[in-house]
Amino acid sequence: MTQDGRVVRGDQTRQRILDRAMAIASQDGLEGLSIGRLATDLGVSKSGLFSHFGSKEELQVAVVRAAEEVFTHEVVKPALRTTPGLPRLVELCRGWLDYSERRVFPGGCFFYAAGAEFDARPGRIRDLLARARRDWLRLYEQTVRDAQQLGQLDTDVEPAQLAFELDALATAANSAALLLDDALAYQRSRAGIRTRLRALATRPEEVP
Amino acid sequence: MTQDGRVVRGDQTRQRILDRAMAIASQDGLEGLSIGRLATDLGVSKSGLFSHFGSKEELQVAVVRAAEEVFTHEVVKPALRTTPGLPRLVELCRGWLDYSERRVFPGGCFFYAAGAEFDARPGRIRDLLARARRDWLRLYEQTVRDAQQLGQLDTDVEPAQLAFELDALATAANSAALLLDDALAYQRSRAGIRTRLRALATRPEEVP
DNA sequence: AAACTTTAAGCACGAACGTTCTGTTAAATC
DNA sequence: GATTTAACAGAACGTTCGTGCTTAAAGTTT
Repeated sequence: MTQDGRVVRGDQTRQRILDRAMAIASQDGLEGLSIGRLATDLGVSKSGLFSHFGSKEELQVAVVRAAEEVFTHEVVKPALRTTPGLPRLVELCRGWLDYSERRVFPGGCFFYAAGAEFDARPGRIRDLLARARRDWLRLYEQTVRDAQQLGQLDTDVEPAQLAFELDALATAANSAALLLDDALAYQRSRAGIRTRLRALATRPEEVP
Repeated sequence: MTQDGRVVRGDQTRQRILDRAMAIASQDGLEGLSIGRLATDLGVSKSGLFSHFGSKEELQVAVVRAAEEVFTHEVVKPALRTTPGLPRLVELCRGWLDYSERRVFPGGCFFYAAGAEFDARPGRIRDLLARARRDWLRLYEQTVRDAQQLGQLDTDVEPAQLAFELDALATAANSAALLLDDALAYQRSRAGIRTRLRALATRPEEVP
């Protein structure tokens, strides 16, 4: 869009580029994403595509931002529409696993792939991905805190600790499903999460 | 080594190449590992280096195999020297976290990085990495089974399920430490593992 | 010391990379 | 309807990629 909010032709092309770029990057990485290959895939010229972003790094930044929007739309927003506290915590886990299993991105969770790729490469991309992950963990954390204040969860456990554990179990499913073709991975993850939450819930029978 | 077991000059060069290649690959990925860059780093010619492996994929295969040897030496063997059952299970977790935290590879766990890179790219490398991960999970699994047969762990939990959970908690520490510079990540992981094992141990006070 | 094998360098290749510059076409504005 | 502007295409740049082919040096064996 332009500054005054108009939608122009270039925006559609740009979104088409980013959609394809996210798919490629989730499979082959943000570095493996090459401008020439992307242009060929979309049937446009390399220079025309390039001029939308100005540099490869700007393209990568745009792809990460676009992936954040997808993730927010697919996981965060649905969870925020549910009841705060324990139900929302359950929905965060469920929604994330579902997002990974449904292959919203063909290479599994975009941020798992990109995070592992850039976790040892200082720069803008790493900073962006780190911020995104921190935001996600903070959302877990705040939801745990809410559940504790509502008397639904044991207050002995640190919110950040439980956030870490839930994210760990979910992420591992993504990894095992992709690398090992392990069909049971998501079930294992759900089982692990259920066990942990029931151990901490004041009314365990209400954890689905 | 040659077929008859002699150690020749080329082997030292080859090992020097692989050592540097593992370090690079753990940070920049097996694809980001380029022959030209590797040769420049080591002060040798590109063609000389290349002739040791014959192709890039063969180099990548050799790097993965070399990393397996390092991992076996650093984590698996020490654990196999401890008492079978629960003590060994604890040592597998401790040893892995220590291996990640000590930065045996500068980019953290080699197999975490490479696994995430190739989990959506069919081919030899993916197959190799998948086999390595399966072996690792099976070692966890067998150790859990031993502990159960020795009456140290609750027999209600499936060995593969617990293996999945322990690996998940450990891997998440590697990820958080690298991407988020989270100094607490390893402690969180250890705490999570301890909690889970104590919940399943017949004598919880013996879980360190 | 000579013959032979192993090891590595030198050089060049075609392809793909990110990037820049110059046109051309289509839309928006006047 | 003329003019300006945004959206692309085409061709080429220099660089780096993986990969061969040829040749020199080093080590081993006779």
